Amino acid sequence: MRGFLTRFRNCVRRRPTQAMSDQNIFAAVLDKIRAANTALIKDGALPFGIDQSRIVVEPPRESAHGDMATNAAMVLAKDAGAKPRVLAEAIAAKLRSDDLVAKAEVAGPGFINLTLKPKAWIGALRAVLAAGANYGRSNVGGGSVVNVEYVSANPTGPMHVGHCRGAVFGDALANLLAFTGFAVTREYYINDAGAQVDALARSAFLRYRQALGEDIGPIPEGLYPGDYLKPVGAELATEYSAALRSKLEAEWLPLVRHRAIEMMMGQIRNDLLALKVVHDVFFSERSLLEGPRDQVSELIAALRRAGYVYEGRLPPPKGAPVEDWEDREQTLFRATAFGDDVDRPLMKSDGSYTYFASDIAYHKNKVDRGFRSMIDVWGADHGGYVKRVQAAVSAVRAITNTPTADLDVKIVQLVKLLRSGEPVKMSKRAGEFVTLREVVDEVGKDPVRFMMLYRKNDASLDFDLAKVIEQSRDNPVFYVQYGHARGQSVFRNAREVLAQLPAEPAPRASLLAGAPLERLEDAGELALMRRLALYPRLIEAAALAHEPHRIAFYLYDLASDFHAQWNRGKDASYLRFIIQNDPQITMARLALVQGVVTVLASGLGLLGVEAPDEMR
RNA sequence: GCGCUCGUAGCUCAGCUGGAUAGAGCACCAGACUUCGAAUCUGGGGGUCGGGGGUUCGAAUCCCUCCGAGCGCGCCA
Repeated sequence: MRGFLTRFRNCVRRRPTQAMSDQNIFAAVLDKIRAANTALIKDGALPFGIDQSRIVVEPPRESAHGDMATNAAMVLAKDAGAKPRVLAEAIAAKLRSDDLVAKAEVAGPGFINLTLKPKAWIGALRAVLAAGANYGRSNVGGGSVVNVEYVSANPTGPMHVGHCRGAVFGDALANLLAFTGFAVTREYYINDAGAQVDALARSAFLRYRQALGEDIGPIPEGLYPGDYLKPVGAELATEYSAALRSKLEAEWLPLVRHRAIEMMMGQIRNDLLALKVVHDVFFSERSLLEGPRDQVSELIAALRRAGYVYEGRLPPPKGAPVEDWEDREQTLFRATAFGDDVDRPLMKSDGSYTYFASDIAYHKNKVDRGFRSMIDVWGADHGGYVKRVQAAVSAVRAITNTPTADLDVKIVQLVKLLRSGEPVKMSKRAGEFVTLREVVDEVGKDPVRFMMLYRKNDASLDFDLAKVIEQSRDNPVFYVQYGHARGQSVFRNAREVLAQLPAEPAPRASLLAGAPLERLEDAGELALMRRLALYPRLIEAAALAHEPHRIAFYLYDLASDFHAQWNRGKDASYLRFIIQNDPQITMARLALVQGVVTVLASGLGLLGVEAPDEMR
C-alpha cells in the first residue's frame, strides 16, 4: 500500500425498528405514545392508517424540559389536519393517565415534554441488574449478515501507527454490530498480488543471499530496505540453504514471495493481537486470480456482457502532470454510469489486471458469499477511491441481481503522533516509521484503543504519547477506567457494612436487585439512573450509524456523573454510598453502583478496553 | 483545475441522521478542600455554528454558492 494509512471498511443503513422495550425505556414510551394515538383514532381525533413512523422520543437538550420529548403532534398534524399544539394537548391528556408519567406538557411549536416518575428510572436500574452484561444488547440487526473489512494493510512490512486507527475502529464497530444482532464477519483483504509483493520477494531474496554470507551492498531503489526482512532471509537460508541461488528469478520468486508474505502476515497478526484486534477471515487477493476459477476474468466478462466494460481512451489527468502519460486505448469500466467522475482502467499496459479489477471481483465475491451489507474501513488517503468502489458495487448489484447489496465506506482520518505536544519525527523516505507495536508497547493497548475511538472517524486526531497515560481528569481513558475501578473499590469497602456482599458480579447484582431501590431519591442518584437508561438507545443508534465513538463519549459522561455523585459524599456525608448504620440505603446505593459498573464494563468491552478493578 | 472529508467557545472536540435558549473538557475568573471517600470539588464568564443564499412549522445538521484546511487525482496498492 502506498499511503501512510491503509484501507479499511464499513456499512448498512437500516431504519430503527420497534425495540426491546423491556430494556429501552425510550422505546417503551414510544409504544405508549402509539397506544395513545390508537385511542385517538378510535375517538375520531386522528384518521385511520395515519403514518406514525416519523415519531421519535428523545432526551431533550434542556433538562428543564423534562425527561423526554416527542415530536408526535408535529409530525402528525399535517395528515390529521389539526394544529400541532391542539393535537399535542390531546395526546398529552392520554399520556397523563399512564402509570409511569408524572407530567406531560405541551411546549414550543408542539412538543410534548414528559417527566417520568422516579419508579420509571428505578425500573431502568432493575433492568440493568437483571440483564447484567446483556444490558443494551439488542436485535435490531435481525441476524442479517454483515462483512466488516478493516486493516487490510499490505503484507510488505510491519504495521505502523497509521494503521492503528482503522484497526481499532473496525474492530469496535464489529463488536458493536455483533452486540446489536448482526451476524458479523471480520475480514482482512491481503494484497498479495501485484508488483509490490514481487518487490517484497526480491527484497527478501537479497536478504537471503546476505544470510548466506554474500555482501549485497545497499538495497536498490524500489525495493524494501527495512531490517525486518532479515529474519525472512535467514529463514529462507535455513529452509533452502543455497538451492535458490542458482535458480532463475521466475523460479524462485513465487517461492520466496509466498514465504515472505506468510511471515509478514504472521507478524501483522501478532501485532494486531497486541492491540486485541482480530479477524475471522484473511482473504487473499491472489486467490481471486489463481483459485479454481479466475474470478477476475469472469467478472470482467460478465461486466462486458452487461455493457459496463469497453475499449476506449481516457483524457489525461488534470492538475498534477503525469510524466509518462501515454494516450492509448485500454479496457475500461464504465464507472460514470454509476456516479463516478471518470471511467476506470481494468488492465495495465503489461496486460495484467489493475488493483481495481481485483477489487470489483473481491466485492462480488462478498456478495456471492451472501453478504448484503458490506463495510469497508479505509484510511483518509484512500478517500479518492470511494466513488469508484461504490460504482463497482452498483455494477455488481446489477449483474448479480442483488438490489439489496450495500456498501458503506468508513474513512478514518489521519492520526498525528505527538509526545508532550511535540510532533514525533519520522522519516518516510528512509522508511523510519513508528510501528504500531512500538506505540502499543509504550503506552498499552487501552489508551490506544480508547483515544482512537474518542473522536468521530472522519475527524483528524492528535495522539499524544505522554498525555494518554496521565492519571488525571484530563485523560478520558483514565477517567472512565477509574470510574469502574472506583465502583469496585466501593464494593470492597462495603463489606464492612455488608459482610455477605458477593465478589462476583452476577450474584452481587441479584442480591442487590432485592434492595429497596425506591430510597434512591437524591437528584444525583436519579440522574445516574437516567443516564443508565439511555444506554440501550445509544447502542442501537451507534450501531445503525456505524459510529462506535458515541459509546466512548457516553462512557465519559456516565463516569463523570458517577464521580460527581461520589464527590457529593465528601461534603454531604449522608449521600455516601456506604452508610454505616443503614444497611438498607447502602444496599440500594450499591445497586446503583452495580448498575454503573455494569454499563461501564459493557461499553468498555465493546471498545475493547479493559475495565480494571483497581488503578495501578 | 476536479473530487472526497472537514470548518462549532481562546484550544481540543461532542451535538443522538431536521427539533426548543448549541454542549463538555482544557485554559481563564471566583470560591471550597489541606486530603487515602486519594489520583480534586463547586460555580461563573465566554458563540454571526467559516461567509452568503435557499428548502420548512423548525437548520450546526439537507441543497446551492463562495472562503479556508487536509487527503486524493491513468497503467500503485
